[in-house]
Amino acid sequence: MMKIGKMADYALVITIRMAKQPTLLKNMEQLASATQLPLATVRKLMRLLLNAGLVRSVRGAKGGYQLARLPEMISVAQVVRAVEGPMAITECCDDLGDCELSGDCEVESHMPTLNALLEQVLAVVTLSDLGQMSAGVHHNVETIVSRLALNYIPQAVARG
Amino acid sequence: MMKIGKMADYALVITIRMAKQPTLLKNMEQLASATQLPLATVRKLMRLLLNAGLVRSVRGAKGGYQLARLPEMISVAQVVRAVEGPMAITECCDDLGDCELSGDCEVESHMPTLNALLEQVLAVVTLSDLGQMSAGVHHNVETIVSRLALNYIPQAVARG
DNA sequence: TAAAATCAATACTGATCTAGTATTGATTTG
DNA sequence: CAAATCAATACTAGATCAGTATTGATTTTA
Repeated sequence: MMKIGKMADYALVITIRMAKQPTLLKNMEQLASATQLPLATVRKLMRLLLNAGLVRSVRGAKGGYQLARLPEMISVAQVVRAVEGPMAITECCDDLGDCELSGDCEVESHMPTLNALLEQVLAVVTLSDLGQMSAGVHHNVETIVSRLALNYIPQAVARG
Repeated sequence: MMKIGKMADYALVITIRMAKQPTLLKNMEQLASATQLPLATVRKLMRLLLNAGLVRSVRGAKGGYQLARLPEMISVAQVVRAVEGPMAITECCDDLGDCELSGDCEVESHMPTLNALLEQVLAVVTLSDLGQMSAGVHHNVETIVSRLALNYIPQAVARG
């Protein structure tokens, strides 16, 4: 349940790869072979990442791509949003909001809240987090939860 | 980004509706008209919810459906899982795991962690939460975050 | 016991979405 | 000017998904 599209997944693979050597300029072929993704797919994704301002490009011979910020300053939410647009777990969270039930629907007001919650979670996980997570899953989740807590229940964490 | 399928959305609409009168037995036609959903769709969903043990059914005339537990004891994660199967934000989180990159992939070990995190979030939000959320989004998110914190950083919350 | 009401299960279809591809154009370097 | 590289658009085939139709099983009630 609740999938992220393959393209967004690939975008994470690419950006995490770039995060390993943030200063290096890599062209599309290098990125494609490093990630085992089709060149055409990489092309499409780099444009989206560029438009979102997450990577910088240098044109011409010897050109290539680079992360626009440090990996710690790029969230999973930003990468996924760059590829898939604004987060909307259901139609009624979408700006277009062409759900016929509108007005009559009883969850109308609730889903956006759930949406905001999930978005917050993805917003506090960065590329460098993803690059490091591996061993104790529980420990990692704990780290992220404390960040959320810092944002939402400061008094509790300040004492902890 | 990150959508929940319409069917899962509908399942939430239905169960939240049922949660309003947990003791009442409702037949499919009543559920369909109450939620404005097509009868055939409701049929399909009720079977899934039944198989998952989230609702109880009474056959024959005067039969119908009822939540199997109190709304506070049914999480959003359970409802969505009943309709869409195990949560897997990307293919590599799936049990089938037929991602060709396996072994070579650098995010392989990270995505399941992210997956687990999001699953935890949906697991602490219940039907009665959704039924009440509405006004201050920030306040609601705060409530959920404290529950997460309770599970993962007990010492911080115990003092808060 | 027969008929009506209701849930149970399966199979089918049409539309939408999405991944993936091909092609052509623009910019920079040397 | 030629080679390398990024930029942008348009197209296609396949998969997924919502939605529908149909037939069968079970219980009540008159």
